[in-house]
Amino acid sequence: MPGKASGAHRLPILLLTGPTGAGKTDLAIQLAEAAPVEIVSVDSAMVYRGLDVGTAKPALQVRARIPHHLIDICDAAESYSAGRFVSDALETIGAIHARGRVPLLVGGTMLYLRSLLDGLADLPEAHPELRRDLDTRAARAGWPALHAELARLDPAAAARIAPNDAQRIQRALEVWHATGQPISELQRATVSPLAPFDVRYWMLNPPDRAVLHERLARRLDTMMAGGFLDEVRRLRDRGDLTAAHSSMRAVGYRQLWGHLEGHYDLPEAGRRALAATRQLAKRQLTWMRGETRGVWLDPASGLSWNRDICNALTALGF
RNA sequence: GGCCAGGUAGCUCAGUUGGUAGAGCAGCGGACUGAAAAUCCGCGUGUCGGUGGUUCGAUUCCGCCCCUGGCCA
Repeated sequence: MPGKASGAHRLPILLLTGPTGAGKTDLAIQLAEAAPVEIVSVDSAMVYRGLDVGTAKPALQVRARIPHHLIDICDAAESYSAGRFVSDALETIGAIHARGRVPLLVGGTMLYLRSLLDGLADLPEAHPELRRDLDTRAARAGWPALHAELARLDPAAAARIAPNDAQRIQRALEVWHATGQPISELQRATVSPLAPFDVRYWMLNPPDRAVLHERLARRLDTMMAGGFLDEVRRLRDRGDLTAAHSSMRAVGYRQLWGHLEGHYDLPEAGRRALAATRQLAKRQLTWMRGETRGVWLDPASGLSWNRDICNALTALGF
């Protein structure tokens, strides 16, 4: 890490990302034991209360000792979003700095991280009624028909969205109907909300994909032994959640939910959950490969990483 | 030991009336602006179990052998 010369006048922010199962949480906790940092979770599933085992959420005892933010901040029936994350994260970062400490952002939800790093355009939030109408129409006519409609209203957006990409077609039409403006116009250049800070960014990943896959398999076994199925059953027994809720579409939850619905047996659910986890890791890595600001970090060098950061923070006066 | 059914991609299987083969899943690559652990796009060479034979040519037909499952001893 560079010394005070380059960044002394700007407050530091540490970013640690990596594919699921790479060991981000453990590494962050180790650092937090030794340095004046507070952890800010960058995770679209850990925000939900009641999703514990399947999200590999840090234990309550750990969280009692080391401050963690943006975990358990909403109900599983709610739908969190990238927009809420950016404002929540900026507010949290400000509060940590005000305490004279350093924010350590940890997590693998790459859209959230990217939104924070590059900024989010000023777009309207989700509009449940519009989405319901669009879903109804899509069920009748099919998404390609709505894509064709989008091509008339906002050709630029339609050109960038595949005819079967339900989620993006819906969003583009939603924005059109909510604002009367094409999303392609509104998604103009944005300013990085992190520009005022001295951002240090690492991407944790074992160099060998097979090593990661092995870790994911063992981690799922641990989750299953740790009551993952009971956790999903408990959420399902609430009665107000469905397979369509964002929280229940998370990796593992979706597959165990399908088993509880009787669609397949438990071993099959496990196989599907593991495959979905690997696919998630792969998608996260696609984001990271395109990221020029981050530095790759091998889990094997976690110890020296930890020491380097402690030294650097001391040099900065923390 | 005998009879029957199988042995084709990492897995489950289809197929070739003889001209060296293709689906689903997995895997791999990519996209990504308020659901993102989401959503979507692209990628299919594998001694067609082994070995002899017939044939211009065998994964396909025939013989023998090996393996798996079932039935009979």
